[in-house]
Amino acid sequence: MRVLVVEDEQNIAAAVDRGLRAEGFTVDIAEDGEKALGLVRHNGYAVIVLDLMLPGRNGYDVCRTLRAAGITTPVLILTAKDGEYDEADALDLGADDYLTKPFSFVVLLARLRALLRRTAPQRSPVLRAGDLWLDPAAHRCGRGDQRLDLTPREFGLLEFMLRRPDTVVSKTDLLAEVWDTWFEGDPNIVEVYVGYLRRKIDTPFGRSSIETVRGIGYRLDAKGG
Amino acid sequence: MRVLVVEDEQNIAAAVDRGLRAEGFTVDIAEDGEKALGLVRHNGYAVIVLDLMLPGRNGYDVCRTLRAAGITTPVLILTAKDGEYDEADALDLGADDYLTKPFSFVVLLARLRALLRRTAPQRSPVLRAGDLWLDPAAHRCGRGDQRLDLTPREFGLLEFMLRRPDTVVSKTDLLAEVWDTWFEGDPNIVEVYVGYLRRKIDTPFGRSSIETVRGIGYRLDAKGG
DNA sequence: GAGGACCCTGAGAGCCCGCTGAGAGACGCG
DNA sequence: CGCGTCTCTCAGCGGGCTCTCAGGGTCCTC
Repeated sequence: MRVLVVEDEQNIAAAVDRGLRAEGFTVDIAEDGEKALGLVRHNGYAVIVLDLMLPGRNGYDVCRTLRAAGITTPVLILTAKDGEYDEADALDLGADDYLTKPFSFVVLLARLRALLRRTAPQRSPVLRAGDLWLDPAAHRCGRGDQRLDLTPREFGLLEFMLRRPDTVVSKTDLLAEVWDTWFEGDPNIVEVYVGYLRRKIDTPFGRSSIETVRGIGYRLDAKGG
Repeated sequence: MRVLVVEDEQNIAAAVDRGLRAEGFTVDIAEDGEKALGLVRHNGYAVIVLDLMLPGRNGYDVCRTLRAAGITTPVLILTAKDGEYDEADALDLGADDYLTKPFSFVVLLARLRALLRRTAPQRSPVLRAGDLWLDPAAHRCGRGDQRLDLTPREFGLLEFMLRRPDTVVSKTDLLAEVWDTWFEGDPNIVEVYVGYLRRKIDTPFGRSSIETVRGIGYRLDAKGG
C-alpha cells in the first residue's frame, strides 16, 4: 500500500512518514509540486496526501494537473485553518477529502483508511502459499491455524514475496518496494530481515519456504516450503 | 472453468447457478456440507463459493476440512450480515475472500474473477530443449522431472544457450554475454564451465546436448541431446 | 604420420556472498 | 525515566563459487 505525501514542512512530513510506515504503508515524500507530479507519473499510489501551501506549484495546481491527466488516485488535501483557500474549492478541483491543520495523526489515518475503503471497494483476497497465508487488508498472517506475529517490515517483506510466488525477487527490487525507492543504506538489511522472517515462518515449522538464490535474490516457494 | 456452489437456499443457489452459467462457468450445486466434500473429492474445481449457514456441517467445518486435506482450491465465503460469525474467523480457517449477504451478482462475479486471476499460475516463458527445461523467472531448471542444481554462472550459460538452440555460439559471445562485456581473463573459462554444465545436464543422463564446434564455439541441441 | 592448434579436465587458491549475533539508536508506553 | 520493541548497522565467519593453471587428449592439416 503505497502513499505519496506532498509536504514541504520537514517536521510534519517526517511525522506523517514515520506514522504511516508504522502502520505498514510504503511512503514517498515530495517537498514540492514538481517532484510530486514526477513521482506520480512513475509510481502507482493508493492515495496521495497533498499540502496546499507549497513552494512553486501549489496544491491546487498539482491536483488540477493530476485530474487533467486522467489520474484518479484519491487525493486528501491538507489546508491551513486560516482559510485563504477553503475546502469547497479543494473538492471542486478533484480532491476526495480534506483535513485542516493542525490535525491529529489518528484522524489522518482514519480518513486515509476511509478513502481507501471507498475508492477500492475491491478488498484484496488472501494471499497463500501452501498453508502459509497473509491477509493484506486485515494485516494478519499465519501458517495453518497458527497465527504469526510479524513486525511491519517483516509483514511487508512477506506480502511482497507472496505476490510473486515461485519467482526470484532481487534484493534491489525488495529494497525499492519494501523499503524505499531511493534506499541508500546497507543492502545487507534484506538478508537480515529474510533471516528474521525465516525464523518466524519456517524454522518453528521445520519448513523452508524462502529459498536463497545465490547471486540473484530470494524465491518464495508457492507450496509454502 | 468449474465452480462449486455450496448453498442450501434454493432461490439463491438457482440464481447464482444461472448467472455463472451465463458467464461461461460450469457449475455444480451442493446443498449441504457433506455433499460438498464428496463433490470436491471427486472433481477439480477452480473455485468454491461456500455459504456459512448450512444444515449439518457448517461452512467453517467444510473449509477447515478441505484445508486439512491439503486442498488449496480458493474458497469464497458467503456470510449473513447479522454477524454470528465474522469474516476474520473465516480467513483464518482458510477462506480466501468473503462476501456478506445480501450481495449483488456483479460483485460476486468480480470477486470470483479476482480470485481466479490471482490463483492462476503465472505463466513465465519456460525455455525448452527436449526434456531439458529452464525457467528464468523462477530461476529453476531440470531435465524431465529431475531438478538440476546449477551455480549462477552455470545457470547463466545454460540460459544463454537455450535461447539460441541449434545455433553455434562463439566463445567470444559467451564471454561477452554471460561473463562481462569487457572480459579480460583466460577465455579458457568457457571451456571449464561448459565442462561443468555437461557433467550436470548430460553425463548423468547419458546425453550430449552441448556439442563442441571446433574452432568456433558450442551448439546446444534443440532436442536436448 | 608428425606437428600444431584446439579442447578437456583435475586440482587448488582466493574471494565473494550470504548468514548471524551483537548492539546502537529511535520510538512508544507505562 | 526505565523498559520493550523495532529497525538498521557492523563485523566475523564459513562455505561454495569462480577462476587460473598446467598437463594430457583430440582433431585437423600438411
